[in-house]
Amino acid sequence: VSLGIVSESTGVAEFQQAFVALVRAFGLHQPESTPCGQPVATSEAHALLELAGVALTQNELARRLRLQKSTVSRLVSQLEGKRWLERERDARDGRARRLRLTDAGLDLTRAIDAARTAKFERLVAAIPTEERAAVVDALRVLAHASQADQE
Amino acid sequence: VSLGIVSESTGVAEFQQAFVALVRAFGLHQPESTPCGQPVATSEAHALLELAGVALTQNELARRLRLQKSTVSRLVSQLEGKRWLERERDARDGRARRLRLTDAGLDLTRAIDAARTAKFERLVAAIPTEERAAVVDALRVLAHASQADQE
DNA sequence: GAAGATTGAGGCTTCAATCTTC
DNA sequence: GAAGATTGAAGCCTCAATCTTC
Repeated sequence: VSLGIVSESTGVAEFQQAFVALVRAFGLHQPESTPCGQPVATSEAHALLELAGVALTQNELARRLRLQKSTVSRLVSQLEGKRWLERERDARDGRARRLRLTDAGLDLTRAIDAARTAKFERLVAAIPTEERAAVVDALRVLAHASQADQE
Repeated sequence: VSLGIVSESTGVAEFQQAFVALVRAFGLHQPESTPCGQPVATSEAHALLELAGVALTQNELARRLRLQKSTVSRLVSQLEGKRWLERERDARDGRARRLRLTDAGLDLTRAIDAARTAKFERLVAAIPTEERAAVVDALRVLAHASQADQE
């Protein structure tokens, strides 16, 4: 699908194609699809997973999820409405709200985690054994490179 | 960030972490951000790039972009409104609309392509030389595996 | 009836402005 | 004033229903 415009010097074109294909193959434009057959939106699932161990503040959650404060605010309101977490005022800093999963929330999180793991297991199974380590390494390298480019 | 819930048998956990980190690092939740400093939304850019060589139908464009027909319909309306493409009735099949870039659309597409290439060049530059081939391979393997899993 | 395309309703996210608390 | 959080406006996407053309 080359335009004949790109300078093909460094193999960048191949990289682009591979990356775009990946994004589309994973359907990374459709954030609403439930990630693994569970009754939650993708961002809800990520939030729950992130809150499983620790009672983060909204700000901290936003940073980890790389979402806007406003998005997280609404997201958390939903989760609270479903009784999956509780919002507590931080004792030391009245501005912050600390997020703590309820028992129901933790149960759901475990189910999501299991489903996600199952999905990734299928995915891993579809990758030739000898290439798996290389793929994981590549993902890490890429994530790091992207991070570096944004600063 | 392990929950202590996951069975760590096959290295799936590492894979999950690496993948999630990648998605977040690239900000793949925010489809509206202009991809490379150009005045177009991400999906608009992808559509233009896809239409650079061929006059696809909307259905075919939707398939390539892995978007819904309805999304593409609205997307194309916008691009038409900006005079970047024209919608023509297909001569052989009156149901289909064939999409053809205007001169302005092609100019813009070239600019987007250049900007995107520049961005990927920076990204590639941030990857150690000896790992680049492995990374591209890994992306391809992953995309293929994801594709296979959805069927 | 089948297939291409369009329209209406609803969800998720961003940006900007605002409120609260330090 | 700075930082955590919230609210309002707008954009992109999906799903479902509908219109048009084969």
